[in-house]
Amino acid sequence: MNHEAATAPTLQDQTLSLGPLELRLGDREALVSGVRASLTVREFEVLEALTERPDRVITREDVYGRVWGGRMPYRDRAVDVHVKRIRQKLGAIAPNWTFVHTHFGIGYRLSPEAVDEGQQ
Amino acid sequence: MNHEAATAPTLQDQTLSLGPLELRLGDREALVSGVRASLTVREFEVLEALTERPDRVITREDVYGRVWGGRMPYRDRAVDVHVKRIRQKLGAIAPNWTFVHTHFGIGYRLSPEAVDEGQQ
DNA sequence: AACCCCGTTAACATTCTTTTCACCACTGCG
DNA sequence: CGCAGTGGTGAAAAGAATGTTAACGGGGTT
Repeated sequence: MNHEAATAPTLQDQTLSLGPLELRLGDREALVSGVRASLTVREFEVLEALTERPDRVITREDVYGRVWGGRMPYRDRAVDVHVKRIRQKLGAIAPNWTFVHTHFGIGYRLSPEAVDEGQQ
Repeated sequence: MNHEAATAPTLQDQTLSLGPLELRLGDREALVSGVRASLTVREFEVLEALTERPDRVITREDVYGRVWGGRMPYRDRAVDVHVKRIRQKLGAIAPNWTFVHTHFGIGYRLSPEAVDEGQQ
């Protein structure tokens, strides 16, 4: 006998998958290839913001607005620094994948791409 | 995470299509046959300016005014240089298409044209 | 208090973009 | 044909944006 009906997926349990990347929105956990990436809260939020439109460019201002709220102060580097750490942590788990792409002068784009191994 | 602006109706997603060319105005991204052309911001803006009246000639002065604002300095080559790189990038993706046409002494005209393969 | 974690900030390094210049090819005309 | 103006192109110089590291400081914990 099973009681599956009792465990209907609530929004909190929602997970989002993009290639080897998996975001558990409810408990703010990110997994890469099933491995915990141990992102901090801010890091997770930035990554989640990029998730709004996967494979599309999201401006720095947009990320800032979604995570911190309000306008991004002139020359603020908070977004960059967090992106750097996100890349670092995800990259440590999946070295031949690239997740966050820079769009110079605009912002970032999240789309997991396998790196060609021929160049290692 | 701040969700105040989360689901704002981003009509920035507006895209413009001309033959195999697709401009995502909001993201400032240009695609050719679905492939990202990775134009820089200026390059995109110049291309966008030519888009104002597709298939019609647009003067250099006009392009300059729309992208840089103000009058074009005497003998300024900025527009030309950017057109050159636009052609280069678009051409790399779709070798048998021509997008930007020169009108001597006047300016440029944007209209994607397939090149007859028989002449190669 | 001492410690640790995290977010922020500042400073410097690096990479990418834009501008500028020089040289040459091409056009149109006398 | 030769001249003058215009556009194509490559590359250096100048300028901006992003990458990266480390220090600082607030909170919470021991």
